[in-house]
Amino acid sequence: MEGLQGKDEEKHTSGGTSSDTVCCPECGSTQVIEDAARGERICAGCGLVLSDHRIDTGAEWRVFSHEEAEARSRVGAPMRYTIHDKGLSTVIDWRDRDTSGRKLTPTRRSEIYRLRKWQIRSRVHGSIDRNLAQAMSELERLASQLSIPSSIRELAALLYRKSIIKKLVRGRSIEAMVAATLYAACRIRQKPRPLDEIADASRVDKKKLGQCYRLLLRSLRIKIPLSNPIDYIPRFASELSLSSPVQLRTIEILKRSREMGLTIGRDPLGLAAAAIYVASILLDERRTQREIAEVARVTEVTVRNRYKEIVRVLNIDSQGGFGQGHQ
DNA sequence: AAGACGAAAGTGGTTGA
DNA sequence: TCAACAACTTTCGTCTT
Repeated sequence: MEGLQGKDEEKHTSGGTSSDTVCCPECGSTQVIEDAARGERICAGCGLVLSDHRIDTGAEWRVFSHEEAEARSRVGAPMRYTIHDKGLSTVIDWRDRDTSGRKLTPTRRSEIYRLRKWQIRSRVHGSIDRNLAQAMSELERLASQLSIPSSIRELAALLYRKSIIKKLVRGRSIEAMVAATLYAACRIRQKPRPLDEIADASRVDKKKLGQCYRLLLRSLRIKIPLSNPIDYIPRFASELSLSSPVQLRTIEILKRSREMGLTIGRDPLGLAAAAIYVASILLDERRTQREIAEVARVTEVTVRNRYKEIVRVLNIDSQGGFGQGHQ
């Protein structure tokens, strides 16, 4: 059981990050040819086989429509990281009937009863599994409360598995670690949520959450770039029910702000909020500083400060245009 | 009266000795 | 490990719409 888990993690580590920048030990070339048919990777420089027996995870047939893709799916349920046993274990039904629906004989029945008991024990009693089972239900709760899509949940679950293997959870609360992985997953997928929002939804305080998050980045060696204010815009705009022109203008403002060096060292949330504020005024869909500050989870003061800087540096006048040119 | 503005003091995190 | 520091928050009084 333990062995299997380890292997799976490895396989998926390289999958998402595309960190395949191997160089050939013979000639140092970084050009690699993938020979999917043979399952080999070959150096383009000298022809050395770098690795073989790769598993082709793709389909071995082509499909031409969605229905066809559905129909040709491989057997079984998809493997999922949010289920603590990855959805792969066999479940013994609680009904005392066999596959054809007949009632079981008393001896057979007690046998099944025993099997069922041991199955449950073995599933939930390993310390890792028990932890995971608890963590996954917490993850599910947290994610659905924040309405985070399942693809991000899966990523969070994967991160959590890794952190268990690295023994990061020991001595820390499961909740805090789960929240941290979820926060990280959101940022990796460029759908960042404010730290406060996740802290509020879980019972973890912001400080602990931040600590766990940083630990996660350090020990799992993941690099997550600073969150981009633009990533917040669609969500904030919809919460403020602002039209899409306002969103576009906001993004434009943010891009220009970045060019002008306004963004360095600044809280992305504050920037996003201020840019929305400016755009909402320019396009006559005014929202108050308070409203915007609330959805962005910063204070009005911060919105004001960023707003003043944006207006000053980008030469925006009250007429609605950008003052092009002279700075 | 609500919103916007600005000053001043407080807070938590980062940096460099 | 500690102090300095920048960014942000809290609080509050004043001005504007």
